[in-house]
Amino acid sequence: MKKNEPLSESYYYILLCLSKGPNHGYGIMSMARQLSDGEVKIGSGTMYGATSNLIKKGWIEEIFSQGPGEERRRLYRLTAEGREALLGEIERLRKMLAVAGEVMG
Amino acid sequence: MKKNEPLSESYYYILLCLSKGPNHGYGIMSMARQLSDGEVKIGSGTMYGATSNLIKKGWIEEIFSQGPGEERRRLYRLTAEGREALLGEIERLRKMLAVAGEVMG
DNA sequence: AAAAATATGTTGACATACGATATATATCGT
DNA sequence: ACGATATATATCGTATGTCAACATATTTTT
Repeated sequence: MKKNEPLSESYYYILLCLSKGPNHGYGIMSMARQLSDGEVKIGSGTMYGATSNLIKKGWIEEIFSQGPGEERRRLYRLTAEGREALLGEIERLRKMLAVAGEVMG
Repeated sequence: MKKNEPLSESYYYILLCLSKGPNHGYGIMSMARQLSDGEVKIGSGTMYGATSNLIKKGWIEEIFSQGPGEERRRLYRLTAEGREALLGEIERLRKMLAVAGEVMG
């Protein structure tokens, strides 16, 4: 088991959105908002900082082969490591809730 | 419903520890470590920054009436607002897991 | 008597998450 | 044709959380 460094809410939703399939920055922002019923609004500053960060980590990667008319968009795909990290984070959240269950009623 | 600003892992565990009853800084550090099976280690720098921060927010408060021999320890208690914040955070975590359930299998 | 555990605190450095701001194109309704 | 809105990407500054390291003092254990 590796130590699961906590993910921020934004990062969590970004990875989660990409787990469905490749997507681009703006698409992820919209999807995260939709998935969370409008509660999670990822700003562009967060988004584009996060992508470069997640690429550095090897959790997502850019896809370059795109059809015509798609040049404006930069597509990202979740890597295997990224999926692992996401699963680890889900596990961490489960644990946090489990502990809350123990401590509180 | 208020907007639940995400809590950091450390803050979450601090509030959770205090939900059992008043405790002091060092006690919270030990308890968090124990509750998380040694995974969450809150350093003193984090701890004492967090307490002053949480007091400012009104989520915890210091208790001064202590028995003899307890002068060395500074006891903190969860306030009603703090409990609400903790419950809100738990709700937020639940939602994050629920969304993951929807999106992934 | 020495060592380890208990207990609180400060400081400095670092990473980074986020909001605000900027830019540019595309689409849609009127 | 025009304005508004949606699409899409990107930078910059700020605030903050966190850790490591240092500092101090008491209590308990060996």
